[in-house]
Amino acid sequence: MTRGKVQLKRIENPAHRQVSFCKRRSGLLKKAKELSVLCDADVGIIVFSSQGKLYELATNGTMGEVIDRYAETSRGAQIAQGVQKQSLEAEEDMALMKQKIQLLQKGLGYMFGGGDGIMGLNELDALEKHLEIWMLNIRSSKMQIIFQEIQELKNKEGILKAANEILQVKIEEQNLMIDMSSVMSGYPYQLTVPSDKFSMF
Amino acid sequence: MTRGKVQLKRIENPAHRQVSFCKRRSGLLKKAKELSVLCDADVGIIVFSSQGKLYELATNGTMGEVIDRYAETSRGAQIAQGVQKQSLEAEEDMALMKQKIQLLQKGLGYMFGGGDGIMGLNELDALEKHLEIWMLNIRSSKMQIIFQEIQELKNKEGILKAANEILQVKIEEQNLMIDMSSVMSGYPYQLTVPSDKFSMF
DNA sequence: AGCTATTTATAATC
DNA sequence: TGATTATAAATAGCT
Repeated sequence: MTRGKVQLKRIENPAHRQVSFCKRRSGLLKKAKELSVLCDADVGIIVFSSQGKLYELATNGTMGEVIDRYAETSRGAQIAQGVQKQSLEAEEDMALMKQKIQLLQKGLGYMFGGGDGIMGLNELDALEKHLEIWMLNIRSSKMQIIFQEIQELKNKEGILKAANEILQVKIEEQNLMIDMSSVMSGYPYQLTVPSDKFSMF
Repeated sequence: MTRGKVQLKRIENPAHRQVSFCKRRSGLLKKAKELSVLCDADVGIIVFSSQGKLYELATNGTMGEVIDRYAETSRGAQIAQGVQKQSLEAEEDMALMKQKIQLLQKGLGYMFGGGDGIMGLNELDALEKHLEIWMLNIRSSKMQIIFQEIQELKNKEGILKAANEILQVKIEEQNLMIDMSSVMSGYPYQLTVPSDKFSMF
């Protein structure tokens, strides 16, 4: 645009690129504001730098409102792309995240296994905590199963203890009757708990 | 901007405004494309004319992708919001995991920031194993406790089942004796299992 | 829609 | 960083 026509290709020199990004970004946002005011339009701009930093502009209201309006207007039928996200995009996201996780795992392995240890203590600490949480999440299903098993066993134990109490009571009753030398046939109570109640394995 | 400075206020003449909107809109989108190409940025633009007509540009991928990324990067969970309320938990979990990943990535980036960051496959493989071992060590104690508890419960269950069997045998013996009308005092066997053997809780 | 006279935007340079 | 400047681009007012 000045001092030499500009080539429509990525600026290779990172410093130059950064400077241009700064200038052009502010120019773009300025133009957007002008468009909005002069022509009574509603503009939303989202910019991600090559480093992933976010810059945004919503000339009227918030970006959220712009996005909502966009979602309505654009694909009124395809309501809520967000809702679709649960099915399709969510899976893609999960796959991507898993890939990222794998990469991180490898990187961390490198870090802890023999890295040069450039990281500060605090950073390592934070990383370790997050990794721990992540691991917890990963094996939550296993833990759930284990705890379920424990609960089951506890329940079985309760049943057995109750059965034992009943049996002991019955025996005491019988002992008492035996001591009293009163012999009875056709004893009215069932003395044993049905064995099928204990077939747990 | 030309043939007279422009006033930064709404153009009242509707025809003029419409023309300016057209020109400036295309200019804005052009600038956005240039910014994207020259500076390796990712730009999304949404424009609503005063009549409500939608114009959009996504320099990389689709507008939906830009919006999703925006939602993730900014506190976007809030923004994707209006469109969807269900599966909020899952989304939050995803967001949290992504945050964690970002942190880990940041840490790794810091760590490898100076170097070339290229790890050989064999290297990565070996180091991944180190990480795995590390993780196993971290949670071994918890697992040990859990399995201990399970084993204990199983042992208790075995004891109780055995006690039950004994008790039932004794009762049958007693019933048999009762039926035979042979009354005996000073019964030779202890019929009940000491109750302290079952005080497990 | 084209066409210019200008204003703006901005790459290179300091 | 920030300011300057020489130029390329954008565009308001006309046709």
